[in-house]
Amino acid sequence: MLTIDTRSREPIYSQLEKQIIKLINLGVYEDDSMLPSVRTLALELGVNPNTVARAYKSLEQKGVIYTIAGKGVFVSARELGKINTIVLENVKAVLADARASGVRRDEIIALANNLWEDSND
Amino acid sequence: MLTIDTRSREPIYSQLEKQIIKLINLGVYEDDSMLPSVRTLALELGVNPNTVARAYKSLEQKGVIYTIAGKGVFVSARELGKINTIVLENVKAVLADARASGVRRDEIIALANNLWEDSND
Amino acid sequence: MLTIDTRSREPIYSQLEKQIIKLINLGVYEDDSMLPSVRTLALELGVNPNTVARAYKSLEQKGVIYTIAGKGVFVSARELGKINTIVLENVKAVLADARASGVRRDEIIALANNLWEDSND
Amino acid sequence: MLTIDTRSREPIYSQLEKQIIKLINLGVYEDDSMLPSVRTLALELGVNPNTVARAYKSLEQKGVIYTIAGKGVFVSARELGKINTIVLENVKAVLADARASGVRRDEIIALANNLWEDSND
DNA sequence: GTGGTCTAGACCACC
DNA sequence: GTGGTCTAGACCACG
Repeated sequence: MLTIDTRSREPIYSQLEKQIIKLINLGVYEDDSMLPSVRTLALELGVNPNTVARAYKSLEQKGVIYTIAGKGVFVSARELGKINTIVLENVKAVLADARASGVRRDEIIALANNLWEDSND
Repeated sequence: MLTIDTRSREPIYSQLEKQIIKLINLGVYEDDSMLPSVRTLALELGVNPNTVARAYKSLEQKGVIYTIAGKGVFVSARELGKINTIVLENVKAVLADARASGVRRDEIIALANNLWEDSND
Repeated sequence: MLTIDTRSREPIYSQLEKQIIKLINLGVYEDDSMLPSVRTLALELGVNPNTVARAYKSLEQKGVIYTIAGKGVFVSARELGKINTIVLENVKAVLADARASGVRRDEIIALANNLWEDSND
Repeated sequence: MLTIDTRSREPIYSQLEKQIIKLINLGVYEDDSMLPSVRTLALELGVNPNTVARAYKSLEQKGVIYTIAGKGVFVSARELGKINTIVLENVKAVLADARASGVRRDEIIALANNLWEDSND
C-alpha cells in the first residue's frame, strides 16, 4: 500500500506523511482504525523504525492521527475537510511561489482543468 | 531589486533563482542584457559569492541565462514561455498529487483566484 | 465512580491512583473501608487486571491503602492531610521551577482562582 | 550553564527545553543571539547530538527559537510574555491535577506565598 | 563550520 | 506486543 522512493530528494518521513494523509483522505484507513505499527511498517518498507516514528509523530502534531503508547497509532476522527486543509496549504505555498515567478492565473486554471478533465468535481 | 530572506527555510541560492526568473519573465531583464556580476550581486545582498555563483550556474543549466567567460552573464533569448514551462512543471506535479488526495478542482481555482486577486492576469 | 481515559497520554495506572486518592480525600472511601477488588475494578473499567494491581501496589507503598491477603484492599486511616502532602510535593516542585523561570506570584494565584472558580474551597 | 540529570525520569530533551526557556526568559540568551550549536552543546553535556537537536526542534515549533540550517539556532524575539505562557501551561496542568485530587485553592495560595515570600511580585 | 536526514542498534514503560 | 527515548555513528546540503 505504502511505497517510498529512496532516490528522491524528498525526505522519506515526508513521503510517508503525504501518503498516509492521502490514504486516510480516501477512506482506506478509517476513523479510529489502527495504522501499521512502527516496526511493522519499517520492516515492510525497509527503512529504519525511527524514520517511520518521525512521520507518525509529525502527523500526530497535525492532529491527523493519535497514538496510545504501548497500544498503537490510530486515525483521528476526520473533521470537516481538516485533512484537505493540510494538503491545500502545501498547494498554496507552491502557487504563491509560481505567482512570484511571474506565472499568470489563467495558466494555473488551465492546468487544473487539464488535470481534472475527466472528473466532474 | 533583488531581495533575500536569510531566515527563510528556502536556500538563498534557490530564492535568487526564482527572483531572477521572475524579473526576466516580467521583462525587467531583457534578452541578451547583462546581469549583475557575481561579485557585485553578492556584495549588494551581503551573501557569499559562492551562493550567487551557484544560482547563476543552475539557471545556466536550465538555459535561462548564458555566461561568456571574462565578459559576464547574460539573459538567453526567451522562447515562447520556456521559463514558464520550468516553473509550471513543478506546479503540475503538486496539483496532480493534490488531486490524488481527493482535492477538488474548484478548491484549486478558488485558491488561485485568492492569490491573484489583486492582479489582472 | 472511577473513570479512565484510554486516549490520554497519562498511563492508566497513574490515572487510577489519582482518582482513588481524590475519592479518599473527599471521604467517599472512608477509613478502613474496603476498595473494589482488583478483578472487579478491572472488569468494570475494561482494563487489564495487572494495571489495577499496579495502581493499588503503588498506593500501598505510599501508605494510602493497605491490603490484607485473602481479604481485600482497605483505606488507611487518614492522618492530618497526609495524602495532600503527597500531592502538594509535586505542585511545590513545579511552582519552584516556575518561579525560577521568572513567573510572578500573582500569575499563579490568578491561575488558581481560575481553576477553582466554581468551587468554594 | 546548562545541566542535565541523566538519572531523572524526565527525558533529557525535555529537561533541556525547560532550561533553555528559563535562560531565555531570564535574558541570559538575548533576542537573535545564537544558541550553542547542536554539536557543541551535545559534547558539553555528554549527550548525543540527536537529543539536543530534538530539544531545539521542539522549541522551534513552540516559536521560542528559530533555526537557519547551516548557520545555527537563534533566539526568537520575545513577544509579550509568550514564553511565560508556555511555562504557565505546564503549571496549569499540574494545578488541574491537584484540584482533581481534592487539593483546595487555599493550599495552593499558601504554597505560592511561601515560595515567593521574599519577593514583591 | 552549521543543521537535516537516516541507519542500526539498544533499553525502558506500558498493557 | 506497542511506542518512547537514546546512543554512536554516517552522509548530505548549505554558506
